[in-house]
Amino acid sequence: MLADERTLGKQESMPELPEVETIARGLRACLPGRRIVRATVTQPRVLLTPGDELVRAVRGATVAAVDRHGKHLLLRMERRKPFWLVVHLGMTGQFVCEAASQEPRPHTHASFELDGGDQVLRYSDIRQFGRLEIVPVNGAAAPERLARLGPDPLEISAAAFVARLRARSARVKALLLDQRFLRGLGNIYADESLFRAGIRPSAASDLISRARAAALWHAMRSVLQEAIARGGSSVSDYVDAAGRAGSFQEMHRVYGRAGEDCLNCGRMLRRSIVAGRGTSYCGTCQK
DNA sequence: AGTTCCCTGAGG
DNA sequence: CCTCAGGGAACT
Repeated sequence: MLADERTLGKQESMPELPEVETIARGLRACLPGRRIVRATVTQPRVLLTPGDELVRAVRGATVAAVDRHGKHLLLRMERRKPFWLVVHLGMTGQFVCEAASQEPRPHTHASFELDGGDQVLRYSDIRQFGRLEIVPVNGAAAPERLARLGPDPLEISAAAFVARLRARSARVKALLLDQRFLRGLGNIYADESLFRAGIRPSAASDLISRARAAALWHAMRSVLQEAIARGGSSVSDYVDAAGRAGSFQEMHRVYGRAGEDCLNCGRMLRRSIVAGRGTSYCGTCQK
């Protein structure tokens, strides 16, 4: 082991777009049409809605649909007055649909018992950075609070992405992490996209050529699509709605690999801090 | 645009 | 024992 390696520090990840998309797909297999017969909250810290209000709202409601908005899960609930159960998984949040007989995992903060009595939806979160919230449906496609978020990275056109990127002067990674710029990217997929595009995380976004910005758009899409196909990245705590780990961490080329050799050129990958977040990149392959 | 804080487990 | 990581909100 190199002397440097010990001081490089560890990196931990949160559920980003591919992980939340995988969870949403899993929940679609078990939730729509099911009614919640009882809800329990044991850690109010993870709630943006008062606990008694949330418990009262979901009791008797039926899950009509499961959507993803950036890193948020939206459970559209049907009742006299329809509402969304909005979930952000923070760093270590897990939203798992499992047999009621299954022992709840440690740090389970909320449980939603489904009709039939055999299945339960459980929210667990070691670090308690995640949040659950009840929002009335108002006719819009998503809750108002989420309307300030930027476009979805898989929906924005190349031309719009290039224009948006070059209109700003921040370091490009800071922009990719800014949920008002794009919704859904986090540390893993920002670093992986920049490596694939050959762009340094600290590059000034307005100085990136149109061609290289378009390459970043392509890289970002392919990384996200491949990650979804592999069920997301399980670096520390992430599991899908059925409790299964993803496998895209095996395909990471820079994230969590600072101090190791670049898979492209063989030089040692560097670590820096951008936008307050640990950043891994290749000083040779990324300019 | 950078800093601080929330929280826990891992590692020194 | 102490320090640190991280997303996002709140602050400067």
